[in-house]
Amino acid sequence: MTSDLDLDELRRSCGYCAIHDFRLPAGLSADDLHTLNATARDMLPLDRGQTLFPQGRKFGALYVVRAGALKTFVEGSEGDVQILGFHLPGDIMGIGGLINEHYPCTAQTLERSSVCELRYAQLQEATANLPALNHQLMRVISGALVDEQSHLVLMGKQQAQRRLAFFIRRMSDRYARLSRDPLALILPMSREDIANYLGLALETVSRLFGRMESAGVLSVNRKSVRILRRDLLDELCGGDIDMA
Amino acid sequence: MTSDLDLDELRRSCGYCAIHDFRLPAGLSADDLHTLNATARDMLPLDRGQTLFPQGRKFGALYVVRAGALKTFVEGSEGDVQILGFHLPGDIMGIGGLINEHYPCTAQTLERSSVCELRYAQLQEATANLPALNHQLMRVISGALVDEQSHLVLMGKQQAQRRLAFFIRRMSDRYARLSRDPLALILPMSREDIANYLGLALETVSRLFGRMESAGVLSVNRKSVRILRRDLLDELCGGDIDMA
DNA sequence: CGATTCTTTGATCGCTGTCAAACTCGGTGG
DNA sequence: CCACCGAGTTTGACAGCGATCAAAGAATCG
Repeated sequence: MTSDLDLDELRRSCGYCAIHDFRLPAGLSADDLHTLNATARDMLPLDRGQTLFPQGRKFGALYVVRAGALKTFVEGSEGDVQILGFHLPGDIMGIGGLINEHYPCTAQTLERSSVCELRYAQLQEATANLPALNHQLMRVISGALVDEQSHLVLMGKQQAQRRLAFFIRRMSDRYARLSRDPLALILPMSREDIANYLGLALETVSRLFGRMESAGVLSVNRKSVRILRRDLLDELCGGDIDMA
Repeated sequence: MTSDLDLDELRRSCGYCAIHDFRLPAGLSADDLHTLNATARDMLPLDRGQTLFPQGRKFGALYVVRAGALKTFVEGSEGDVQILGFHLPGDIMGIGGLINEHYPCTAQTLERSSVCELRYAQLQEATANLPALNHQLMRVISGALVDEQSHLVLMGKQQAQRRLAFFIRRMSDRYARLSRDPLALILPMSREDIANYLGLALETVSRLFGRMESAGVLSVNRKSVRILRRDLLDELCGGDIDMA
């Protein structure tokens, strides 16, 4: 990445980056963006199934998804896996590594993806001089925490259908923020991944997709999911815990 | 709290505070602690069942448990509840409020408790001058994130017994860090709270306690849980995802 | 001591996990 | 171009775990 990128280009390419966080009025100044940009480093695109960082590796950087999609998961000693999250463009990964110097989870691509690397040493240096950036970073981390809580709410619902409905709605909302069509989802993850994420069996997920299609809520074809009746979807979510 | 508290007293009373985080070599200097102390404000003890801050209230401060125990939970429009965490002395609460200016969850005491209030405005001021404190705060937040992930791993386990076993072991570990007896737990939360936290029915939790007692793993009497066979408990946890 | 809350225990049923097999799609090579 | 293959997905059958309903027992508090 050339260091003298003009600001408009920077805004475009990083428009919905978690750090920039365009949703908020308390954004960063032009100078701030330049400084931040200097710490960021683009990485070569990763093919599907490649590992960005493995659980246990020494912590060194945060990563922001630029394009594509990744999943993060923890792996137990007996090959037991729990998916923690799916990460779309603008999402930040690796925050858990701050606490104990090692990444507590693995990050792996679900499709060909490119990410932006924020070396922590440089980031720390930058934040020391930029209170606004520091505050922003804090908020981004807080946002990651709230996302996790939203995941917990999903898992807490005892009916499988509610979990899946809730999941789809959340994906729809995330798509909307990315200026994608919130009613025509292309899910980058497999049924098995969805099932694991929701704490269900993959057959159950497949069946539920079928059931929701029969009910006229969705139109499902492999990875393509079209929301036909948003109102019915909301209904399936039931007692709605409205997270941020 | 007098502002010229001597340092030893401060260390003692805040010995296992999340901010101080004595576990780490990269601690704060004496001056740093004094500055931090100036931002902290003790609050009157709260009785059992009282709300420290409700979901939706404007964000203003972080809170650290000094004594007692609290739970945090989100509440849906239909009274649907999901408990996010149980907070013991040294734990920090309210971080989720950073992202959107409002607390995303309610914090309520499980027993008579006292907390320490860290006004965010003052904290921000303090961090601007203290890079070490800033780093420390970042790590604390990261730690909260990892804790949430650990909760997710719990909920992902499909067998109820594993969830409860895992929960008990985690409580035991937390007790150990607080220099309490890790084999003689006094659980401050109700069966219903435990069940909700684990995504189970309260009757199931009660039955599982009974089953684990019959198996000779535990000795259970209401809120008092004694771990008789830690090895068997570990066995019940099964495919172990060892989080930090 | 009565009232309330929390916990335990029992009985039943349905959801969902598990095992199993068929099917679709994409890719590879003959 | 087609046959083959493997991964991923769908669908079916079945049983078991755990949710739900119900009621009794234990602890706390006024």
